[in-house]
Amino acid sequence: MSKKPLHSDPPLVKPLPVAKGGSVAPAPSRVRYKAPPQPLSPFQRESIDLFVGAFSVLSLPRSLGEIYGLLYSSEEPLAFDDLVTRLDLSKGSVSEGLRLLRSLGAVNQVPVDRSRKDYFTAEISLRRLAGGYLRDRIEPYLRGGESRIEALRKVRDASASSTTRNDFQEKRVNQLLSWHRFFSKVLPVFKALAGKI
Amino acid sequence: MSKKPLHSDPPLVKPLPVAKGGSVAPAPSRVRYKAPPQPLSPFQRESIDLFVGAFSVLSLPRSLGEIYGLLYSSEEPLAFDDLVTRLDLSKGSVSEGLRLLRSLGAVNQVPVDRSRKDYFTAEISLRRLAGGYLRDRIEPYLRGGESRIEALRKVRDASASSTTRNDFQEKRVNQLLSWHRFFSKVLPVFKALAGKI
DNA sequence: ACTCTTGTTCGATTATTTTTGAACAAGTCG
DNA sequence: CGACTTGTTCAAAAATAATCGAACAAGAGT
Repeated sequence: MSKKPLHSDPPLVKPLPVAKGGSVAPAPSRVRYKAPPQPLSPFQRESIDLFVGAFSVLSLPRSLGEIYGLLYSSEEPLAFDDLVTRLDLSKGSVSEGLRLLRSLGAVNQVPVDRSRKDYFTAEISLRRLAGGYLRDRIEPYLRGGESRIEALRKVRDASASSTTRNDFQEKRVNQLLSWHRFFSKVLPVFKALAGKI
Repeated sequence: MSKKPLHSDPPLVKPLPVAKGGSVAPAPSRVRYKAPPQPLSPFQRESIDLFVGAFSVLSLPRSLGEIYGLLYSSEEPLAFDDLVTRLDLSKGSVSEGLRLLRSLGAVNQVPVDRSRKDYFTAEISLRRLAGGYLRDRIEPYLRGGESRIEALRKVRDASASSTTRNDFQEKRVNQLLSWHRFFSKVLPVFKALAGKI
């Protein structure tokens, strides 16, 4: 790692951390998201709001909802830089956010002629959206589940003196297996249904 | 009462509640810090582990998974105090955790004769478990969804000069409504299926 | 080669969530 | 009534997650 300070001095005193939007914030009377320095249409604002809420139901961070919401409500693909400036997010956040959204299959990168920037659109196929979420967030745990349940079966208290307890534990293990089968069956069905939308 | 000896000299007069048939918990000669009292059987430990993981998939905190996991793997109802001592959680955490689990329908309070303590068991009906989670965490957002989408429709850019954009926005709103209908239909189906387990 | 543009990485900072602990309420029992 | 038991509340601490932002990397154009 070659150290090569280009247009920056050695560790300098941290400049006063200007609070984002500190200088200008003609905040509208009802602000439900951070004050945007760039104009967003009411439709976009409302969309962002909606998706921030939807994402938070899934415990996904606000910035993801903002990015997805803006893309969803924008007809044309947006450049990386558009997201940074219009959502007033840092480049780092947008970069990370897009990476996650792409891995979830919720955002697509599209080529735009005569530009070397990255452009993005929102995925709007429910099958892909739901499928991506399930694939990345739920199924990995489900796949590991079977072996975890087997591990549990192995540590049953098998002492001969407590047949009752052993029965109880056996029952629990079997119930877990039954639950596991249930989810393993239902998830594909859910995905198939989502494909019909 | 005095449950957490912070390397002082606590006269341990009172014997810990003996875990039923559990291995003897030999108090370390000198407890330094965060020494978990371990009256937990391997089966219980493994169960707790499993549910901590499952809960974390749903972004529910570890303490909830611990409480549920211990109850799930315990044949007899456990008293509030059992949870505190055996999981080495604070009373506050257990109190809050039980409140949430009960509101989710994942834990039941059961009366035990000749005791004025509260006793708890794990709910093991998948219908009630899943139903409670959906009812408390998902459905509230879904119910609010319709009006949010209507709000979005209201702020469509209706300027006559941009019919194209208006069409686009209209399409998005309709898609959201379609998604909303989908989830509104599928959730009950899911619950019904869970009832068959 | 140099410079500018564009986006990524990752340590530091900030925000949010979770857990603790001690005060407190509401009994219970002698 | 006290003294004790049992559990709740909530401010504060601790832990965790999200966000920022400066340095960096990869290319494109000159």
